[in-house]
Amino acid sequence: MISAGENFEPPSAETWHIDRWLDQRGWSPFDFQRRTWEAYLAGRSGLVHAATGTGKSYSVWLGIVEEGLRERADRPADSLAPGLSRASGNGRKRKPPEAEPLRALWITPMRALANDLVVSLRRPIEELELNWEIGLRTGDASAAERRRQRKRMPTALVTTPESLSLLLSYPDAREMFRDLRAVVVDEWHELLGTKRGVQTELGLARLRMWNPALRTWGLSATLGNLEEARDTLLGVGPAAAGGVLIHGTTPKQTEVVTLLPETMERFPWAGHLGKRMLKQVVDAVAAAKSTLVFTNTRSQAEIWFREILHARPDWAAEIALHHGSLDRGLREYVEGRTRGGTMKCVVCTSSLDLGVDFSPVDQVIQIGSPKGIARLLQRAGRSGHRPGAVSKILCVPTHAFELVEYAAARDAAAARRIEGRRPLEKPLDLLAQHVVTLAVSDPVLPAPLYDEVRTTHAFRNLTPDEWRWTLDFVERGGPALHAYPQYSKLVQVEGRYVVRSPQTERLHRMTIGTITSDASVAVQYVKGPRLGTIEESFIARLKPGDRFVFAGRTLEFVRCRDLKAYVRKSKKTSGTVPRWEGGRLPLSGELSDAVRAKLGEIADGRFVGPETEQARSILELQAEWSRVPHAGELLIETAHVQRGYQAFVYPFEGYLVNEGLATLLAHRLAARSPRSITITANDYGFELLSPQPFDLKSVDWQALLTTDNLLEDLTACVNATEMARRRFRDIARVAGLIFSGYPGAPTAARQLQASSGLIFDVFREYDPTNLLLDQARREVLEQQLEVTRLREALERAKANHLVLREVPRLTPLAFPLWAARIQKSQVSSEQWSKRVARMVVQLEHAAETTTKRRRRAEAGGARPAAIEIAGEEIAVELTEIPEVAHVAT
DNA sequence: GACCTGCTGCGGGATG
Repeated sequence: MISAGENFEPPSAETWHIDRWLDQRGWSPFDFQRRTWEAYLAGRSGLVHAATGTGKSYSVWLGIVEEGLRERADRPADSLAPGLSRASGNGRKRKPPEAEPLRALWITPMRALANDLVVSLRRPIEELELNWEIGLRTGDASAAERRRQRKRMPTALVTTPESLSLLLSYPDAREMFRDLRAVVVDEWHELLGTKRGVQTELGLARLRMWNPALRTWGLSATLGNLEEARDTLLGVGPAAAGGVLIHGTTPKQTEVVTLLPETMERFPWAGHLGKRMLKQVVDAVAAAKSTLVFTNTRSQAEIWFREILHARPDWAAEIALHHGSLDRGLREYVEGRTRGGTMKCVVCTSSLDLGVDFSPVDQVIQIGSPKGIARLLQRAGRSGHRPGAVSKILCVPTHAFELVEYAAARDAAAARRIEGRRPLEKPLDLLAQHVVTLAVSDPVLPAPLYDEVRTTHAFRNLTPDEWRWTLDFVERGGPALHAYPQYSKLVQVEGRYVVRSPQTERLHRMTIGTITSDASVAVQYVKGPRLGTIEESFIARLKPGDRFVFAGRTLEFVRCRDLKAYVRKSKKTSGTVPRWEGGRLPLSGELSDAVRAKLGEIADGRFVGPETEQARSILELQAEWSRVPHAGELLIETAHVQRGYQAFVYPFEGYLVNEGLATLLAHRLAARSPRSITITANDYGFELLSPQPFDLKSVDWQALLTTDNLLEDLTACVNATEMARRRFRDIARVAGLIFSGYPGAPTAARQLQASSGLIFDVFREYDPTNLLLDQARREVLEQQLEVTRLREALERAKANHLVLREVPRLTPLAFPLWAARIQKSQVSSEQWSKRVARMVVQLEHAAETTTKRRRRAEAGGARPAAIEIAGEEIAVELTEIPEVAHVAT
């Protein structure tokens, strides 16, 4: 419904051209579509929220078209293009009327969506014979298209946030957008909470300054904070007044079904691959006409693709793989065939969460943790992708506790507890970029621009000091870098900022945007096409002749040259699967809440639904050996093992917050008495491991979990680690401090890292008040440590009843943490030499015991797994529980 | 008994 207090006069009946057109086609629009175009015609801005596949785009578009129709109706039938006088037509052949000027701008987060939109927006235009042109402007646009657009813009332009910024950097930008009346931001929920979203906000602020009556419309999927989403999009200027929120009529029906393991006897307690479920998944794929199999990581997608193909070689021609590291050509081929309905099965990552319209898909499978409610619903929505149809998702657990997660996720989805996305505040790196972008187009007067950027939600609280700092930064690179001309982008001429040189201008256009990516190496056949990209660190470990699995094929590594890894096809089918160091998506706050609630139910003896019933044996084991935490309880398990003392804490707060809590506790413990603590975290909890006993009673834990001095302590943690330095690399790129190379010839990643590290150090030493350093720390706190959620977790811990259990062996909840300790990070206040000395002793001890163990293993024991310590592959025998892994050389 | 972890997205001149 339209939010309270929004009353406007509907337009008069006789001008409803669109209605008549729709009637002729027998298409009756949804109520929300009609309300949207009414609001549009009444001059409003707003946000439309509806399920995918219900025609959100049309809801605004029809309003825009209707407006065009009315204008045409108001004009004399033979109206001429502006500038063409009637008299000039005497005796001479009359020119056809010019197309309308640029009226509508359509911003989408993805090129693929942009391409689709152009096609779908054209339909009513052609049928109504409007003299409108629909254009496309993304990085894919040809040179000819760009030239044509510079001469004259189409009536509606579909573009991306980055391309909008680029358009704003051209000298004739103002002219281009002079007649703009509407901006539509598609999939706004995808942009919100990212720097791309802020880039969009800044672009909109500029467009509104030129056209104060500009209407802004956002289109969004379900989101926990729709009002905030609307307000962020509309900004805080006069344009924001009277913004409406329009909801789609019926919420999408979604069914969450779990594929239960046939037996729980040997079902894993930890892990994430879920290969044990292969047979059941293959059966499910066989039973449906077409299936999307979603995985959580790229390597997992590669593995599942290989396994399914192994199981069903007859599917070779109709099963495909899709993830972000595959070459675009391969991906587009897969997308095209999926859309055409000739694919039996596509194994993919989030790369297919969004984008191409896949109405032919009739089954969606999710392998592993759903991580969030919105994400689960989004993926489910790829099936039943029609208005009114039920979406169904088949969930495949990869370890026992995921059964609890699915049950919890279903509860939360039924209660419509959907995650929100918090808008970003004041990313100054992006502001610096934007100021240069505008100055490249036209000399900038500081005072009006300050007012302009403060109409955005992101910079509404920008202080005069911060603004001055930003200008100084783009003018001289700040106090530390003023001696180096490459950091000076703008110069002042008569109070206006202008770009320093044509070269600066060219380089700046190449750095527009906020997406930064890690160094990767292209994978390419010796003779043949590119397959995609792999991380340098993986390639560096390969020797010529080594086999690895990528893009669903087994490849043999030939050589590496110019950041390209050349490969040839291998006849063998086995090989290692690359790992990519991507982002870690933690369990969302909403799903965490739901999991805690579910465990509370179980602790009360209620096993509701098939999943918890299935997981009953392991949950009862947890209860017997330790405890299943009730609602309002925080469980802490302690143990004494050969290598030291362990404490397992289970806040169920998602990986990032759990890791933050672990870091904080380790820091506070180390402040009490110097010691070295190894921390390990997962989505459920964390482990602290120390060579000395913790000896903590309930009150001591309470004291450790206090919110007092939280920011000071966390900041100390951030400073003690590499976190801020790593974060700074991306900031430096966005702010234009680092040039990442000309197209086609990327600067080697290591150089990029070195120079951003160098700048980081220079700032710290000579310009410690540099606001970008501050931003790096803030981003670590807000995005990496999720400080808001972390504080809430501590507050909950304070209110909770702490349950301490001394456990004799690893419990089902502790086991995954123990297994994950491979990825460990250390916080230490102890002297480095002491730590090394102790490590040596431990290694010697471990090496000694392992020889014996290995012999036993060879006589029929478990196969050793491999881990990497300090760049060396070391075999680890994992048969002994509860003691930690023993290192073998 | 348990173990190969970690997403996505964009963009980058100018003539005859």
